[in-house]
Amino acid sequence: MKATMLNLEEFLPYRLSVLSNTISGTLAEAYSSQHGLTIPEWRVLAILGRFPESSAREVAARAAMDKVAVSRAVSRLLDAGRIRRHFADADKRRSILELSAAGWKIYRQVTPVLLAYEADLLDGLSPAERRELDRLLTRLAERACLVRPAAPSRD
Amino acid sequence: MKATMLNLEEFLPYRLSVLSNTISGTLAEAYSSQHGLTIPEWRVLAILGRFPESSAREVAARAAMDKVAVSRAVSRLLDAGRIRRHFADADKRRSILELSAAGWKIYRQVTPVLLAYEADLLDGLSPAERRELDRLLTRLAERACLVRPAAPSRD
DNA sequence: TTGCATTAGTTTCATATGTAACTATTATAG
DNA sequence: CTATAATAGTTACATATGAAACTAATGCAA
Repeated sequence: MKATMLNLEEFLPYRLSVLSNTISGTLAEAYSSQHGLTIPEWRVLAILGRFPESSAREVAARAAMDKVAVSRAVSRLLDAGRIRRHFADADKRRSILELSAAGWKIYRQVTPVLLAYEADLLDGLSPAERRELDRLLTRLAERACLVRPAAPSRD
Repeated sequence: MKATMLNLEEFLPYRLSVLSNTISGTLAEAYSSQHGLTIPEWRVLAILGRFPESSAREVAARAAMDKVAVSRAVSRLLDAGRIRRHFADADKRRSILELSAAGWKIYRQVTPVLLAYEADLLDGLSPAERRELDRLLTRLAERACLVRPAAPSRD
């Protein structure tokens, strides 16, 4: 029996991975080389810019990050004075995080660069194509969360 | 002046990253938990299944992997007896890699699971939508390789 | 030849990451 | 009230990763 061939270059998960890594790598320059932020640090910062006063748990949920990654990013951002933290009176476990002045400054510098890059990427697509892309990605994301892989074949 | 807001949940690079990570994580179960392969190891194996006799450099190019990652994956696959290696007579630097019987067995077990998962993902799309997705990803990938980010604004 | 640049691949080192165990606090069953 | 479970967050450990230095082999100019 002939083995099923896998053409990586046509394989959707692989294409998505390469595309995503290329884009993320390019974007990382905007905050990594310019401000010395890691990707998790930038994500926490971005979430706090959009949703101030979030707890670490909320940041993790919104950024699709692991709570450990958030914890580490938060502690580095605190050390660097880019965010502030206090704890909720009603529940002393719950942290309340927000950007400091320095954090907001980075946020204001980085955000437009990222949005401009996204705009450049989408520049090659017509408005209809952009809507279609949005739709297709949404559909794939829904299915990706539902679909489980089959058990491996017992050869 | 109002700060530009970044909505992560609508931001294309972020959506691609989450989607790709979700899919890759799900797929990884097929080779990670079942066969103890890391993602780089699986990628090397997949490339060698498709393009036997590749050198490490060729694997790296085809899999969009770093040569260090390939080197490490190769040495683990060798240790586990999943690939074989010899060196070219004409150029003793150049490695020539191929799957062993054990490697082929894993390849034959894993590949159908991955393809079935991809088919499940695409199952929600009509043939026309699949073609459109293919087109859009190709266009984005082209642009992603060309577009460079702008210099950060000097606030 | 010989010397220098290039290439393929490996190793080292510092850092990043994931899993699981841990602490502290709050919620809840009895 | 306890005692137990659950939750927010941190820490420790083992492993993974990336950048740069390194080794070995080849190409190439003079």
